[in-house]
Amino acid sequence: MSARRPNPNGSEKRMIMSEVRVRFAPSPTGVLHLGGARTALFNYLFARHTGGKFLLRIEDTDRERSTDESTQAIIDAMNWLGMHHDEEIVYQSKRIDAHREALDTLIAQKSVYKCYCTAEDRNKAREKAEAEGGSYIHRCDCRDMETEKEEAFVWRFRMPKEGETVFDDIVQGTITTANREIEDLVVARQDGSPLYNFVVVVDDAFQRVTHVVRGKDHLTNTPKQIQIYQALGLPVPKFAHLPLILGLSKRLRSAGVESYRDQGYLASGLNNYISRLGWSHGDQEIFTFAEIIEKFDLKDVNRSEGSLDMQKMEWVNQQHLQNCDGAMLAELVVPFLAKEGIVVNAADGKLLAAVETMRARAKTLVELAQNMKFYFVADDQLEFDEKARAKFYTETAVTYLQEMAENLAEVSEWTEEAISENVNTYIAQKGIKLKDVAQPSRVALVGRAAGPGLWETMAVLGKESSLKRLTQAKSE
RNA sequence: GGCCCCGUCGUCUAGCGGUUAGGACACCGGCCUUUCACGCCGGCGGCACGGGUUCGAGUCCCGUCGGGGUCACCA
Repeated sequence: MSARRPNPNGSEKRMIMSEVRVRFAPSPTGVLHLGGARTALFNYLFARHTGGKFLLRIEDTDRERSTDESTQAIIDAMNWLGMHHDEEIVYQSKRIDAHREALDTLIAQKSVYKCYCTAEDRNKAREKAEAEGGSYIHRCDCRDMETEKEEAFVWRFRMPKEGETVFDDIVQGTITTANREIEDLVVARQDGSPLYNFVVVVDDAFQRVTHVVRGKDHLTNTPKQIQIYQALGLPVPKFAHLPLILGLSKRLRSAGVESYRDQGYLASGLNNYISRLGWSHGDQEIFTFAEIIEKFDLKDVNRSEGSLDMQKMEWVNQQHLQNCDGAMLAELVVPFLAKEGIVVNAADGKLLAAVETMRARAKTLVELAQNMKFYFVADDQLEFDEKARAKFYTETAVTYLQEMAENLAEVSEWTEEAISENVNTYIAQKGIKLKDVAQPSRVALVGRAAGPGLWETMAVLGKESSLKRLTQAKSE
């Protein structure tokens, strides 16, 4: 068995001739985690890049584990990330008639047979096979039985016993499987309720999916599905199996996309980061969503699996924070400010200005909101970093701050230039350095020893607040 | 265990027979500077191992080791 890259010419020609149709097919049994989001994203990118359609199918046939809340959570997460699907959502649970019909076709042409083996039979056979050091593949006499029995049964698919099943995976290369390695899988239960490898074929064909883009954990299902396509006389789509994301800690694994949203990640940052896990475009690291769509191609997807690096994810997000439009960023940070107890209007001029002074200092919207809080709290409610206050509120420093405030009160036009000029005049007269007043001022204005430049801080804060905060500084 | 896939700095990756093996995050220095960031400059650090093929191998072949996936009347 070998895996070589297929000659790309053949597949690209076909793509031009027929519209690309891809689908994301989650089962609604939980949140959309990063792995699922990436699978959805690669499908979406491929569809948009090629001008094709991005379909959504909810695989909710496992009624015990599927919930409507989960379906909604997945759709919400995708919307937030900007992955909007085309056409109507297909709910697998509503297609039982079509599944039944396909099963009837298989029964009629004897592509399936009734298997009466019980769970005990199979376990016994498996144990025996394992004891002999071999692998277990279900084989039994039911396949060739002439007469029917009045016993419980399942429908098994009649796999070819010889030959091999071959397909050219767009990312994994040519995959060849000996047919003797593929078991006669159960296609439906006695009551006709179909099983995964069968419905997925029927539904993908129904949605006229041209490219099945999914996680590599489905790789071994593919030859089984190809056999079913052929038995049903359906066109076999192209396959692209994406490398999995490794090294997800339990916490990271279970975290849904919305938890990253709540942690202050930007949708564009998250998309950028997860797209670069397994895909690259030369040395470029930062992409807008439009750029990823423009540059993404399945043939540039790696075969090797990668793992999450939260520090790099933060850095990528920070880059997007820097590049984000100001008005947009202001709007995005409003809910995070609200969590800090600050209520502001997104169009507030002060908010816009404040965002500009702080954006380079935050990796997430949560950080941005926390760092910006000081601009909006009441002057006498400002929270202080006690260590910073103890360090910089010396007796002389506090005196300087009083004098600075008195001088600044004279400034009529409250701009960065005027503020700067006024303070510089003061320190020149006083024969001191900016250093002597800078940190004490910052602590008085911001509450911490870190923050934007003094002039911009005061300009954004406004004259009244600035003077109040400088004046209220007291040594201890 | 059978079958399949993968293996370039700690991490994400570029590389597609001839490169001083490039970039990014992180880390360590330095610069900038009113602090913290941003930014800029520099440093550390990698082709898993062993055989072949070839004038020449990170690139091709085989093996070993390591990692992952899959072996349901789940999806």
